[in-house]
Amino acid sequence: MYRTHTCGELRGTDDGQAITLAGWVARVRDLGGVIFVTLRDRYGKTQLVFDPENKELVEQGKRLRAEWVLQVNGTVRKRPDDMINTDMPTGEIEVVVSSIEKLATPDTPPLLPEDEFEPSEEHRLRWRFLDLRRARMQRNLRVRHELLQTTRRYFSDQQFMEVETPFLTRSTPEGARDFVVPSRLHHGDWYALPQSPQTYKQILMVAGYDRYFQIVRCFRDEDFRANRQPEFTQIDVEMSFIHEDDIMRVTEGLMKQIFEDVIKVPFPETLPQMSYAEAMQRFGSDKPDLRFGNELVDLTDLFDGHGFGVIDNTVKAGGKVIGIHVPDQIKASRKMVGEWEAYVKERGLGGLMPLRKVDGAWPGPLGKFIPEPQLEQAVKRLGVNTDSDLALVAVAPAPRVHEVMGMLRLELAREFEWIDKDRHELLWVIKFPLLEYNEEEDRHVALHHPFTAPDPETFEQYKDSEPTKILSQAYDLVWNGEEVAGGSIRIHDQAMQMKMFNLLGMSEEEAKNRFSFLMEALQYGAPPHGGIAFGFDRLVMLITGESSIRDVIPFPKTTQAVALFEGAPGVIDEKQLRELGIKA
RNA sequence: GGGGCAGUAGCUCAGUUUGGUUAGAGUAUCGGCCUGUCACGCCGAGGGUCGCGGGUUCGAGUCCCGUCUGCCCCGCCA
Repeated sequence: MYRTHTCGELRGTDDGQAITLAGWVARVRDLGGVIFVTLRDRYGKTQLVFDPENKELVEQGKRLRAEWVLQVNGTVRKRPDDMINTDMPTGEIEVVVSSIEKLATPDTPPLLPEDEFEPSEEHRLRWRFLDLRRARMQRNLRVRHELLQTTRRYFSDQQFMEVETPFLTRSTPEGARDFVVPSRLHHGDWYALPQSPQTYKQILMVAGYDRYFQIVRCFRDEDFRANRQPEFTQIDVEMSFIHEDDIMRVTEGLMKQIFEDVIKVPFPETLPQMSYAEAMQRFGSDKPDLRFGNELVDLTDLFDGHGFGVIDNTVKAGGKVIGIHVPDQIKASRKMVGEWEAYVKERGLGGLMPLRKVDGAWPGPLGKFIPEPQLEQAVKRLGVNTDSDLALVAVAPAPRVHEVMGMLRLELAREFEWIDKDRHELLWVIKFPLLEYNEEEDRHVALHHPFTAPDPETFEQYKDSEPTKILSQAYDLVWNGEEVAGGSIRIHDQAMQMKMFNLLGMSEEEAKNRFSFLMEALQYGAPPHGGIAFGFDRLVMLITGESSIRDVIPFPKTTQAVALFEGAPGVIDEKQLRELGIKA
């Protein structure tokens, strides 16, 4: 037996026990006579003491270095009362060393897990196995593990079956760019890695597995961000014979488990719901952060038609005037306002106007053109206290003006710390549009995905006139301004699915060709069904309070999709290329 | 595809605004002292392709051009 205990479990009640520990040297404190060594494994840290009387052992202790791997025999000793370290779970005791075995004596490591400095991200990824020794990463992966277990237990208890779907599949049009894998047996043909198991789970519904879930890797070859990786994990869920509220109830049940078991915070009985249109109007986002107010306020009716050229012209072309309340910043400098203006300009707005009352007057262009009664009404609507507060106003085409002012709202919240980090605000966003117009491709594309069921009423009303006004039976779960899950009721009728493909500009032949397997399945007894998928990494990120999903993924890629530790992507042999028919 | 920030000792960072002596600090490493520390302390030493390439200049870590890498944002991501 290598060890009798871990480095995290010995307590005062173990006083006097002969034990064996194994682990990494965290720190050595050599006081000349007595030597203290902190030994670490993933369960915790334990202090070792080298008795100054034992000269030979002390000589060994002096030579120990950080991150050496040791097996230690010794005796547990309760520390004197004034030596107890209350910051350590094992702080009541120490282990008096009788002998040590060096299991590994590495060179000075390029990254010290106990270091007080945060190494650069690049360095951490290059030396990931050392980075993963750090307490923060060990905690993050532990939370990830707990969430995996909670999820499996929850769905299994609710009669869901976990079913695995293929990674080597076929490329489908629509959506993100696929990662592809060349076929050796069929030169010129390619597999694609799934962007999600979407079609498979629908086919499982047709096959009668009416409650399915899977914790599954998904692959998308797009540009990456702090919370986007080329491969990521989803909790994928699908159910038959259900309506939207059935899925929502199951989803809320999982969130309740997570809150109670993992975060240890009570979960609300029911979650609020907000339409997409309302979310865009009030927050300029389909994932509003409800932890603070400062909502967008429409001032179009007050400011239009007073001879202010930019406003009048933009409104005539369908634009809106949107204001946001910035408390206690009436004295915001020209420089600060300039930075906020630059922020919105970078995102496509023409400018940003401060609205404030100084010494009874209204400086700036708004004061020049807009009559006082309208200005007074505007500040009242915004909730501005004219003695102390400021508002920022933009006029631009909708919905861009809402989106950008929504981004500004979040930026201001960061700058002025409007967000209470202990608050948790969850809500459902519902009634999404089914389609949006894509200028680049000059056609309509699905906002969610092409299998999302339309809302029957708006579908009939607008399918031939204004398809972007059709609503869908889709829903997103938003937590503190992050989309953590999204799903929809699916189309289960083949004819309806074909209509949908037509709206997306696909011919019947094309649709049958590209989605033959799904179209076929829908023909042979598809039950009404729908589902949802959680962004698992993002969920872990929110639970751990990290700001990047890289910190909750053991071996992530950089923003250039490079694995710095393993060195991927990399070249492959000529021989492999020839076998795959990529090179003659 | 576009924009921003960063790259200086093994690591974390000053120094770049205004070009000018031998490029500094903390930590790690090595040596010495130290019997109750827990980020132990004290003394000393070694350690540099200032990311890379080119240019301007009497002189470049510092200015200019290009390039690579990492991070952040916009677009993109059904």
